[in-house]
Amino acid sequence: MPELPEVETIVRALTPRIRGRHILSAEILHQRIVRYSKLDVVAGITGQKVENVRRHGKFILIDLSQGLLTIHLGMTGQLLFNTQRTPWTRAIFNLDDTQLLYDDPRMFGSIEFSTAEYRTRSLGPDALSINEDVSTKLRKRRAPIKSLLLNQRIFAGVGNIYADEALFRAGIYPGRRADRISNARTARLIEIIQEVLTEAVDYRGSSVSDYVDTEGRKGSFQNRHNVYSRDGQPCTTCGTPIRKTVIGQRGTHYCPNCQK
DNA sequence: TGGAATGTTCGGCT
DNA sequence: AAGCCGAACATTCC
Repeated sequence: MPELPEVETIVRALTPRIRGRHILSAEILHQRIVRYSKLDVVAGITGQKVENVRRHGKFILIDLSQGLLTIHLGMTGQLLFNTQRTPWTRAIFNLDDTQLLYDDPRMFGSIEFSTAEYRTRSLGPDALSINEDVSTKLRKRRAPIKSLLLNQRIFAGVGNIYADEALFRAGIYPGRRADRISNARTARLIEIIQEVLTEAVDYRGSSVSDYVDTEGRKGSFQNRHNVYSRDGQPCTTCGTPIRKTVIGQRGTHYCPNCQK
């Protein structure tokens, strides 16, 4: 569910409500959610003060007075303030005056405590701060361009929705080998990716199935999608029906006329 | 009922 | 050795 724009929206909502507050207590309701944490999460964060909230790609980084809480929402993770516990609540954080719940039915998400930043070390630069270097890197690869946009080691933050939307705007067929796209077009794609992500942040992300922010509010960028989840519907540019196929094991939406 | 779902990681092959 | 691909993870929803 959450890609860069959705995670950014959550971080912006989270920051003013938890920065400067203390984590009085915490509870992990399902051990799977802390499977990557080398240190005990509850022991690590209890009593700590929240110094800052950041984001790298799709990871939420919460700096504590001592250590770091790293949260990834996976496919179905949600952080919610002051809501009722559900059967899918996996963690509870009690702060000075608020309660934050982590809900995640599918449990692809994760919560980790560490003394230093290590989880995001293998990620490439955040998608909102990329440049020509990334373009150069992409042009050496033979994989389909879409697969590379989803590869968080090259740059981090783009998921299935924004990969499809960016490739549509760039007029590039998602299955095209990266090394067969011209230098100019690859450079333009990098710019377009950042434009799409920035616009999506402005619209508070895309709520395709069940994405909501920390207050339960939906985003509205889904109303501006050109291709994602629009298979069979006319292309906004040429009217040709949008097609859906599978590329790199992921559902992929594109206009067969506009994207070559 | 089977298939697909907005993500990441791991193992195997080239 | 690096890159590419498919499988696996767990659950809900259509």
